[in-house]
Amino acid sequence: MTTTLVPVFAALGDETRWSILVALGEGDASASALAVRLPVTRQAIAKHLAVLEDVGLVESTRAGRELRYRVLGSQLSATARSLDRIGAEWDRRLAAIKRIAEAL
Amino acid sequence: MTTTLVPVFAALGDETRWSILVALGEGDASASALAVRLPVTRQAIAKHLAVLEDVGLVESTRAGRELRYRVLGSQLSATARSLDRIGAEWDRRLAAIKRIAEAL
DNA sequence: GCGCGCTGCAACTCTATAGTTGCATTAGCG
DNA sequence: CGCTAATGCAACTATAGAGTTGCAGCGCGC
Repeated sequence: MTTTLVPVFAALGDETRWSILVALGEGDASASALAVRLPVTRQAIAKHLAVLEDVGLVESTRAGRELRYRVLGSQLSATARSLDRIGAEWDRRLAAIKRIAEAL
Repeated sequence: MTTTLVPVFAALGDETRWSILVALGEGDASASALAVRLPVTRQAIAKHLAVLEDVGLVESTRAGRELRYRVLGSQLSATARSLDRIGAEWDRRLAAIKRIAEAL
């Protein structure tokens, strides 16, 4: 589960990929179905989905000739928890440094 | 405070920028000071710091001729909360869709 | 079986940006 | 005042990746 965070954020740092995630948040869909709703070609969407699947944000299921993708909200939440812990740790540590500095 | 999330993630999606954030998490520092610890030039670091400051992840304070940067853990935590809410919402909605489908 | 719709692969363009070098500027300090 | 150490600005290179077009392969339904 120690998914390195940076690639996940790199994946999340693209507007088109967010559009895809948001669309999947309203229901599972295939790359072709998404291409109807979004202003990019199916192939572009397929590449984005591959990236998202690589970092574990979506999951695919084969249904005959079509590949349906599902967004994994739990993974997003897990990433969020990691982020929160890191941010809190920074604040904690810097506050400690500040206290020490003021004690001089 | 409705900082658009995507640019923040784009900023977090770079290894060098994470190195900078982690270094700042151990104590405030200037671009020159960071350049000593990291394997890139000061100018590269300065650009990264500008990006991070743009999205609100760090803050700078002038102290004479030097610019000290401080990481803002609270902003990271705020971003984390947004992420968590979005992920939870997706899971909630998709579960509802699944229940409806099973009821047929 | 045949055509249609969906996916997969490959090559290509183009833009954004990470990183560099070089120089100008300015603020402390002896 | 001059030296040094810090930031700021500009031009440049190079690579990653977002997007495209074109075509091949394959499962479904008539």
